[in-house]
Amino acid sequence: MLKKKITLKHIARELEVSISTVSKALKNSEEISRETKEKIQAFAKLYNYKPNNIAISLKNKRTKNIGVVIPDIVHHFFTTVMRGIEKYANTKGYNVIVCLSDESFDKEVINMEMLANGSIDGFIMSLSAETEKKADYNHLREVTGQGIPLVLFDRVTNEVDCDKVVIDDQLAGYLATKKLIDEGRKKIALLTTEDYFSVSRNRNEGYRKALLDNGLEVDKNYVLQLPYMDIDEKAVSNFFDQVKPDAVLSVNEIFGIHAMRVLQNRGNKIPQDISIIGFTDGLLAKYANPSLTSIAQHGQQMGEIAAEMLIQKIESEKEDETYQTKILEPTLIERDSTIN
Amino acid sequence: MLKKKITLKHIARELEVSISTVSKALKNSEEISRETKEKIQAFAKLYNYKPNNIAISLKNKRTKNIGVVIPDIVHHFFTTVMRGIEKYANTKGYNVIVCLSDESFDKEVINMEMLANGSIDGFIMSLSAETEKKADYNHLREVTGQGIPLVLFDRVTNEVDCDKVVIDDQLAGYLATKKLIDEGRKKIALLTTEDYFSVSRNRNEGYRKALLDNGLEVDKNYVLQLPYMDIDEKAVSNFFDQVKPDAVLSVNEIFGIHAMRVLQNRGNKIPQDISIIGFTDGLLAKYANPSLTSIAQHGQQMGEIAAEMLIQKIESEKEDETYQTKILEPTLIERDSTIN
DNA sequence: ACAACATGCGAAAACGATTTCGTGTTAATA
DNA sequence: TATTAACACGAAATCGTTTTCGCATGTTGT
Repeated sequence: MLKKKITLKHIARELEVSISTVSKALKNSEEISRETKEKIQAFAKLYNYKPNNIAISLKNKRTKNIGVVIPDIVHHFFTTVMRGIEKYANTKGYNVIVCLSDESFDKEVINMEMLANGSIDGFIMSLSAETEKKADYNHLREVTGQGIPLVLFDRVTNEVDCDKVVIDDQLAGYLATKKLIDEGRKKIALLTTEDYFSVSRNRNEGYRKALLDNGLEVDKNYVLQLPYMDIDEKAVSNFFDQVKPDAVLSVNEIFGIHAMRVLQNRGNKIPQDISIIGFTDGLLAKYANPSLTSIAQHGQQMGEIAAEMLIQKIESEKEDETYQTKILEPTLIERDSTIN
Repeated sequence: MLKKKITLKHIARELEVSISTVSKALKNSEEISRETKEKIQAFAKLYNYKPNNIAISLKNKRTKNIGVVIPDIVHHFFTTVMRGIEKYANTKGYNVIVCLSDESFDKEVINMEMLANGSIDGFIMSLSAETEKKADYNHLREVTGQGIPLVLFDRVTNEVDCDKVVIDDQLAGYLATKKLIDEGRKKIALLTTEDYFSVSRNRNEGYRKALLDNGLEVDKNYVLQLPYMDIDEKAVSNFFDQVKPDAVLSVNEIFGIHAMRVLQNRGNKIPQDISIIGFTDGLLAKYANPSLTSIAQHGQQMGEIAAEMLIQKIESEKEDETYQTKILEPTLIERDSTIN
């Protein structure tokens, strides 16, 4: 019952013509006579001939694949970006190869090297935590140096020349903080990650700026740095033993949810006593109780734009040595953890 | 500054040897003299030679890519499966191409046809809603008929001969229901999807069975069918106007969370008045308030097993016409929406 | 009737690698 | 000295396409 794939050679042999003739006939070339074309096309349809992608890739030096390297996939923001990438890529006939760096520098390097040997036409990626920490970007330069287009999103670096898509994280931090200030909050705590994340740094900066612009002082005691991905309930608890903010800004969703839980357990009413704003507008924020006011990062749109920039670079013949950075506007989604 | 990829031909020309010699030298063939090998290897290292994956794929008729076709990626369960697949695949040197069917039959078909033309060595997939509804599996048979290995997970069908990985959904439904019964609950409501989802059917069946086994009657009025992906707050609300259960079993996470919200808003205490159990142990369940007792589906493990089964089929030389279905044991994660 | 041209098709190179087989040189053996 | 074996390497086929070029035919024009 095994119907193995048929090739041009098979058709040629069967119909007693040359491979070239078959190839041309299937492309409806003017060079081939009407009847020969009809005969060949009928035969091809009958046996469900489909050209072999690999052979075409080798010939064209184009795979129609794009490589996506992200730190994690079980993460709402990255999955929305993935969806955006896949969606756009699909409309352009590209397939998406995903590799997970798992926040590891080495895996990131290995995955990129693997894919760079002809498997893909371009990369879309977001830096792993370790890479941001080490600030070692030679593997990216390696790839761009070979003429492979690269688009960075979200976790980017300006030490590599390539296209980028980000949201304006500083503005986002600013907006969120401003919202809290406008509510009348005076003592706004910041829950953030360690410093080497570019996005956190920018969000923190927006927070600082908003405070200063509005005559509030920046008190280091009101800033809690937590290790990424390692939500330490105790640290959060200790923090709220020591400071009594009337609002909390969290640079991600999960810290915000945690803070809310801790504060609620201590008898604080959200948002009456304390307002909370988080980042990454995911399911948690939407379904928390109360629902969490958040900064939306527009992941899907970011993915679509990244894919669009990449595919355009891939398909533009000329070696375009100019790179652009698209900056998306963050949006504040007001819910029930702040006062309207 | 463009360092284009170097090929065997380049090395051969440069060192004035034949391509065959270069190829053999780089594989450390005994056939080539020590000094020639050293010269070639040194040169290759210097210019960072890496073989072209596409060329090797064409030659070997092996791409070392596996195609994953899933309905959605912004969905906790599927992302955990993806992670499992990627993890295992990576250890075996395979890359993962993801395609999203978006719950659409047509997209599923198109994506599979695309990939089946040489781009991948095998498929891992979960059926789209539309495919389950239409019960049309010819595209799957098409693929298996060409000798391409296929592993179905979670949303499977027994109308296609291939390997499968599922959790025992009926047992899961049974376990969850039993837990509620053991708590002393008598009127257990079931929130489920439309009938064509194989997983929902099985879970419902487990629910029925548990009730009957324990001398409780199955009352259709206590079963609410909601359209998938379209959480109709009003329907849920109406439902609880009409029946007053003392426990709720939901076949997914989101319906469970919704039910909890609706019930809480009506002044019901969870779990004192009403216990709730959901499926798909995701973030929502973990961070809900109270946290939601759930059936864990072990997505990552499912992905790893699927990948393992697939790669084994791919790499086993002999055409193995026997297929197996691995059934994972569901686990009840007890949290605060039920009574311990 | 002969050049000029159009028509329809095939041979062969190319993409980048692997692998089988053959061959020329040297060294060892009878 | 003649035969053989070991050694080191190259030619060529192959994977499945695409594409350029060349070559027979047959047709047209003068």
